[in-house]
Amino acid sequence: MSSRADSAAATRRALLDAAAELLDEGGPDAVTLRAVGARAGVSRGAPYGHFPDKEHLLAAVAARSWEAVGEQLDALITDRRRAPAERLEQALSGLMETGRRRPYAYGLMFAAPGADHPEALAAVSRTHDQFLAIVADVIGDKDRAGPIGALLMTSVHGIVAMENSGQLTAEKWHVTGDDLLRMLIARIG
Amino acid sequence: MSSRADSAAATRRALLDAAAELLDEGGPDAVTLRAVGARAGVSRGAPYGHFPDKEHLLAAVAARSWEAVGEQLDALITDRRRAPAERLEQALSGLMETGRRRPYAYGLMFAAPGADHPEALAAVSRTHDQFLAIVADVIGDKDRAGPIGALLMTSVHGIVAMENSGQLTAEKWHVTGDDLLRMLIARIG
DNA sequence: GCAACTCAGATGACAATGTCAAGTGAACCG
DNA sequence: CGGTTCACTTGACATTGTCATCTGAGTTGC
Repeated sequence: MSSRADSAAATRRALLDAAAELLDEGGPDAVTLRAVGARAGVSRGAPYGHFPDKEHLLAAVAARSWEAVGEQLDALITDRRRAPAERLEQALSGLMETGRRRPYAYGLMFAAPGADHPEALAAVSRTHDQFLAIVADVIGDKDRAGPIGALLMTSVHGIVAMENSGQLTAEKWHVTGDDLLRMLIARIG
Repeated sequence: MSSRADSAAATRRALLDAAAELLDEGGPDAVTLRAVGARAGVSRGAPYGHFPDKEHLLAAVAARSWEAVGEQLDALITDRRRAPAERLEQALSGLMETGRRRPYAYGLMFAAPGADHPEALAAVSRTHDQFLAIVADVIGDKDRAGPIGALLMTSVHGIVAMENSGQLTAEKWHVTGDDLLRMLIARIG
């Protein structure tokens, strides 16, 4: 049952869970190695048995968040009941919802993953590929999927980012993030 | 000459300059109150005579950066030689260039300025208004300036943000940030 | 022109944090 | 069962933000 390897794997998972929870609850400043260890039921130095440093722990959290988005996209891709255009719309609004529900984790996902975080880079790349597949399914032209997908992804990210930073207020711009997403799809999708 | 008030104002300016330089050169981690003080020629505790805490110092740097962008926009607005559409294009590409030249300061500008940073909030609001004026000058319809402006601003921000985080690569998306800006203007401007 | 005052800045100190070296005890292996 | 490995703990240290206290030069009133 409690083999040493299993226990270590459970600890690693608990550390990632604890870090993600602390991030969601209190923002980046709340993610302290001591707090992470405490919530995971281990000591402050335990993370160093699983990650080289704090940055790598956070990169793993970011990778996990990307993979969660990737699973959402997978569910959309394999759901053949929906029309391609509807899948694309759901993919975009799903990303927006993630950004709203977990703003700090979202910020971490779109932070720069250094070259020494191959795990995070791979997770980002995989999910981007899934998104590109959804885009390509909507527009027949394969060559245009990349640029169109990039325009959609960057624009939606900009909407979410400015929403989360409080710089996209209805008073100033007379529009909501959801309105912008609709405008975007109408003009580009 | 060296009255006490002038000296204090010079110190405050030197602190802001030092913080901005350190940010540009070494990223957020390099902006240490001790380093800021050293570069400004004062001691580590000197910033507390001008700012309540480090966060307010950074907010002041962000406000300054927004004001620099605002001056660019002002120059565009008062330059009556250019057509309105060209002014809008220059405004957007100017923002992109700022994001590329000073990625860390750009990130700070689009970070969340808490409600206890009225100086930064005002600077953001002023510059956004200037941008909206440029947009309104292009499209006659006054009611649509807000939404269209928001779509342009958020989208360009998303492009710059993903460029700076290394997630907008030509290999993956077969497009560059400049291409995306052109696509955006063609479809929305 | 001088004494009292004000205030920008310097300095000492402290708590929190990331990080590492050394230690420990239980799982593992022969 | 005895030695070994390894995940984890603990003690320690450098760095950093922050504050209380101190100091000296600029300022003010006479």
